[in-house]
Amino acid sequence: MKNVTIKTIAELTNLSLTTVSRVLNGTAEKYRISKSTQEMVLKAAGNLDYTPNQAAVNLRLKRSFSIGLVIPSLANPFFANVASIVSKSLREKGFSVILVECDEKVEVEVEAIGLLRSHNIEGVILIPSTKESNHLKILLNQNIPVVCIDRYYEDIAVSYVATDHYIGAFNITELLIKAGHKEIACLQGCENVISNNLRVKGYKDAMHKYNLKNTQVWGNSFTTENGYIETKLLLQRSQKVSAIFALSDTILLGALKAIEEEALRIPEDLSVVTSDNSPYLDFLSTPITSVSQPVNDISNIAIKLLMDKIDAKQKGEQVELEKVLLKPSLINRNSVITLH
Amino acid sequence: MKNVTIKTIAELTNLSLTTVSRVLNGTAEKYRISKSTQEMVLKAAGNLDYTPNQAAVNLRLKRSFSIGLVIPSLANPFFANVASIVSKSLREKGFSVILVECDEKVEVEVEAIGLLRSHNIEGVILIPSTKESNHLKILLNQNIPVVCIDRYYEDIAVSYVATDHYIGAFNITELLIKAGHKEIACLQGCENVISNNLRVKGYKDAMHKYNLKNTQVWGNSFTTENGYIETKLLLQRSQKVSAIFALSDTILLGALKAIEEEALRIPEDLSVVTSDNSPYLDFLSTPITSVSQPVNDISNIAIKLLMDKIDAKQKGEQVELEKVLLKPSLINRNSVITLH
DNA sequence: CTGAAAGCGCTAACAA
DNA sequence: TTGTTAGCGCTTTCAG
Repeated sequence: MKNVTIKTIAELTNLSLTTVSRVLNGTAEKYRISKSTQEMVLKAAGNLDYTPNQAAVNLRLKRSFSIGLVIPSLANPFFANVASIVSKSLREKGFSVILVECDEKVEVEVEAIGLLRSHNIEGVILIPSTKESNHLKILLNQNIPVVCIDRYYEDIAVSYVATDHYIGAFNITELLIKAGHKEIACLQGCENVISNNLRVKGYKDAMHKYNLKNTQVWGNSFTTENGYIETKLLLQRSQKVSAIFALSDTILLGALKAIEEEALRIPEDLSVVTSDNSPYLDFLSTPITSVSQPVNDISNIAIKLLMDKIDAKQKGEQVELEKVLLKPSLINRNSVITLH
Repeated sequence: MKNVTIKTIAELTNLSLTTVSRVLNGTAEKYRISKSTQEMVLKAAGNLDYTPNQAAVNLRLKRSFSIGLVIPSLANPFFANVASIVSKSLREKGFSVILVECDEKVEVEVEAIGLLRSHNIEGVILIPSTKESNHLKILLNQNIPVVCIDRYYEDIAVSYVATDHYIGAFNITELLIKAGHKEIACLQGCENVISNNLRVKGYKDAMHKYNLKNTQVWGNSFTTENGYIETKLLLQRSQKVSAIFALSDTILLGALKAIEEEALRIPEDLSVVTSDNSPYLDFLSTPITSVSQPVNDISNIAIKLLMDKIDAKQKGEQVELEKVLLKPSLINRNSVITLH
């Protein structure tokens, strides 16, 4: 079965390529092509299951109607959620989505940007896997719109939409302190990542504000293993903590396992708070108090910014750099005990 | 800043398009192009941040090195997991991934297939959103490889890799029955979906095997709301059940909420089992016994089948229809009480 | 209202 | 060892 192109249809209908093309891409009215001709073409196209060859269109028009979606990993429910909202929205707007998962690896992200440039993508939605920003400069030079989500750069002119990680961490730490906690451990994820570092800073600043010198930050990865190991070690040290702040829900699950193994009760023996507000937090043996990010807003604003940039580029206009920080909220679930 | 093409580089280096092209796509050795020439080209390409235009390559070679990934929704952790494994593996094999989320809607899936054909994709990994299979026939006619995951068709020659949903449901229901349960409710998801229907059948067949006439299947969607509402209603009926089988973890979370609101204890007042074995099941107030699907195996086998098909197509060979069913396992977590 | 022809960027015969 | 040229499928002047 041969490939069906406008040529096939032109031959079949005894029309020129031009006319067929015009009917098939909706400019028939503009060129005042007769109804009968239009019907002929449309019928033939329908019978033959014709689809325009995007490669050819892309080459000719220098538009791909494709957007690159670059994320660390879909295994992380927060990112998967963002990806879900973003990809649906882009589809509705007529864009295809080319997905690349970087697995938190710089090299892969660099490669991904190259791949996407090869595909002539018209824009990129990026959740960075790295602090490194050099590979993005090429996109900026080529004037390809980029919007970062959740994680971002301060050293380079890339727009972003993110939660104010700092204030979320600050607030939840303050909540612990106000409940009387003084020995609070922070279980962090990957240190190369701005969202992590801002949260750590929020934690530390809150501690300092109340003159609590004993800040302790443990761990190095957004994984359940990391949460488990660090908590295990933490609970076996002579110096005890009264509260734990997990910087992600994956870390939290590991921590919970260790806490259970040590037969400690939450919150009676240990208070615990976390960061991603996954839906299941409500149903844990003790529901866990959490920072909550406005995923929907973040995703939708990012899409809007990207679309604006693409439109502006079409019109030859210039767009400003946009930096959007959204306030997280605190979901209180009583995994924190008041000491006094 | 103008577009960099092989022409730019040819002019800059005073070489022909052909030579530049050969160096840049790795056939330099084959044509015995001198080292010095190669270096010149590579250097120029590097300086100019050259990337090959995939649209042109695609058009010329009639190969896109792109695979369509069509799934109901990334918001479902099971699908997100599959998508994650699949997309990483495809990237490593040199394929780009075009992602379409169908939101369990037939129309979107039909559109998606058209879109992917437009992009000249070389294969499709599909988790169907519908029983309808007509739109896939076009792909089959065009000899485009398709592999279904998790859900599949019996009425059409499309290869698939899935868990044996029937046996998983049968076994976990039998486990309940052997523990003495006679009134077991099944909370189902979307009725258009084979995985759901096979699970329901597994449940019913197990009930019948033990002469339990009172099969009851409630609900109609893989959502937490559905789980909540149906459980709420279930618990308020005069006729009591002693066990609930949730056909997904989203449904489970809703059920747990309702159960908690009614102040029932698991498993003392009510036994509960579920289907997706999400990582957090271990940490719920009562850890919940679950069927577990071999996500990694499913995804990797599907990729292997797809790659085989693509290779075979390149070589002009024919490939057989493959139907792979993997056995699920049972993860026992003591959310089931033994009645006697 | 319809058509002819050029060209987007790349590769592969065919030549040299 | 390198170059010339045709053509992939489509859109868009320009020309009727």
